[in-house]
Amino acid sequence: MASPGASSGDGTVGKALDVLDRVAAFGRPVRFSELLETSPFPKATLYRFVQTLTSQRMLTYDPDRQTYAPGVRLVRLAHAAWAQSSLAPLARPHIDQLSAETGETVHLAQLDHGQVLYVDKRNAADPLAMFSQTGKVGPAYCTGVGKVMLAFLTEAELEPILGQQSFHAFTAGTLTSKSALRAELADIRANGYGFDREEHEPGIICVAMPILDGAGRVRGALSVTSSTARTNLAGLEALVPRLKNAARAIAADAAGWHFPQSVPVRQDKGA
Amino acid sequence: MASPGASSGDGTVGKALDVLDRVAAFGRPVRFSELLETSPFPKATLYRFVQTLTSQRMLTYDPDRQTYAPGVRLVRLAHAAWAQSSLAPLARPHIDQLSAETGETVHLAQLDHGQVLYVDKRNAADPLAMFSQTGKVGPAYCTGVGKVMLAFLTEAELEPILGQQSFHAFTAGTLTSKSALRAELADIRANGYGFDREEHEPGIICVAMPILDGAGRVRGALSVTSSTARTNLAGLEALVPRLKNAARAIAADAAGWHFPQSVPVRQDKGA
DNA sequence: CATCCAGGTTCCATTATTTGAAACCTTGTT
DNA sequence: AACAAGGTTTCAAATAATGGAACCTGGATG
Repeated sequence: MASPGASSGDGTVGKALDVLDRVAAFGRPVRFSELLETSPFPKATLYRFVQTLTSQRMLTYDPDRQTYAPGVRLVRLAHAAWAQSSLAPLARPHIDQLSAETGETVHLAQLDHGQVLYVDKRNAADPLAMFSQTGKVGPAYCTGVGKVMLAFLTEAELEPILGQQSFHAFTAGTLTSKSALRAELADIRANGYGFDREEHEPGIICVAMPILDGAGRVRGALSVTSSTARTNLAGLEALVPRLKNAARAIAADAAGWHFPQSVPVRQDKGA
Repeated sequence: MASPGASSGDGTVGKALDVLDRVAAFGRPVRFSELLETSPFPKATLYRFVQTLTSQRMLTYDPDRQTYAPGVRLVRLAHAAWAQSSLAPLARPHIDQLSAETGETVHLAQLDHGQVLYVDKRNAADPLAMFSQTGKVGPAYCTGVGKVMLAFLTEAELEPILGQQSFHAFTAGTLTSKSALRAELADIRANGYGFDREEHEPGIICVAMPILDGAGRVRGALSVTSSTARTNLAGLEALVPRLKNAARAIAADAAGWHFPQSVPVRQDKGA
């Protein structure tokens, strides 16, 4: 149930960003009235937020249809976020290699707000498709990357996140309770890696490996995805050594390269 | 001179977003004190903004280095923005085709805050490379896509944007004054398309075509980029018919497809 | 070892902004 | 012509933002 009302918090800014999230969650341009129905804010208040966000280009307004949608300013900011605080730029060569070696789809994910956020993807077959995937979110409790990241959190980090999971049964194999998930997480912790056994989508399986920093903290996760038509869990398990290498290499790169000095922010390559 | 101090405006939310922009503009993790130096806000105020933004995951804080960077929540929001309010998803097939036909790099750009924002890119040679490019911004006055978009703005829209241009001379060919640019824009308006004659980078040339909606309003621009080593302006001009077709097709698709009804926002494909 | 210092964090009375119920437009409908 | 629905504006009360100054804290300095 794509949780609509969630947190707010931090004063005016928090509320405004909450509105932004709500608009984004619609997945399509929204009318003011639709937003009003699903928001906890009174008409006038919501109206002002939407005005402010639009004037800030965080939302765009289509005067014809009278609808709001997330604005392109976000794309610009996201580029900076992706380049600076995601593992994607650093991980890129390793992911390329992994994808080439395995001939399968490789995902790089991070945890955001208790959900899986895909920050990069390499598809051996169809090398295009990108932003279209990057930025997507998915459930943590029933994906390979999600589970391995949860498995290596501290109890203090884990508990609130478990509370947020919907435990919707996407397939027959989906783990649908906190306790079942906890047991699975213990297994993963013991092995060092985990699987998705058609828990999110029938026929889709994967092996996933956490990316841990020197202190053992979760930075992200890597997975190789395939289908039951092409292979099985044992086949995927054979890829574990390669995955482990890649994860370690990414972690090492991330630890070492703590940004050079101040590169003068020059825009490049025009057209 | 990557203009640091720009607009603010709209109350608290505007100021907070201004801070966000400043962090993003650094292009690397920033210390609080660095931010303080370049911000118009007093210490305590800036401090609270940064706290709020961090708690909202619009910024991430690295406790080791004591630095802030744009947060991954932006990546998530940007996905929605890109999918909904950019031309990219619709334009994708046309861009693919154009790239395949010409064997050259194709850019899709939109205007954001007086700058060129690249929302998609197709590189015939190196089919990867994506988010790494998508979201990048560039100057409007010395790029093909920038100039064709400016050319079809109304005077009321154009004037303030011209005021924002830095007119930095990237190359010998760069137009470095408002009047020179205005003359060029008139030419472009007359032809219906424009060139980048090594104005931004030596050896790099392109043809660009605006994407105009039914009312003649600028929605974005398309360009085919090459190098003087491979071709010349005449060679690029030969591609104009194809470009025009693509631009028209994109505009038509954009006009027609005004989003279906409410698609239930289900997350997909796990891993 | 005491001192200083820069960078970071917290306080709190003052001030400005946000709030939201209600009134009011405006456009399309019966 | 009267009515509605959706959108916009008003304004006094309530709330949150402001920022100068005091205060930590860990690392350099004499």
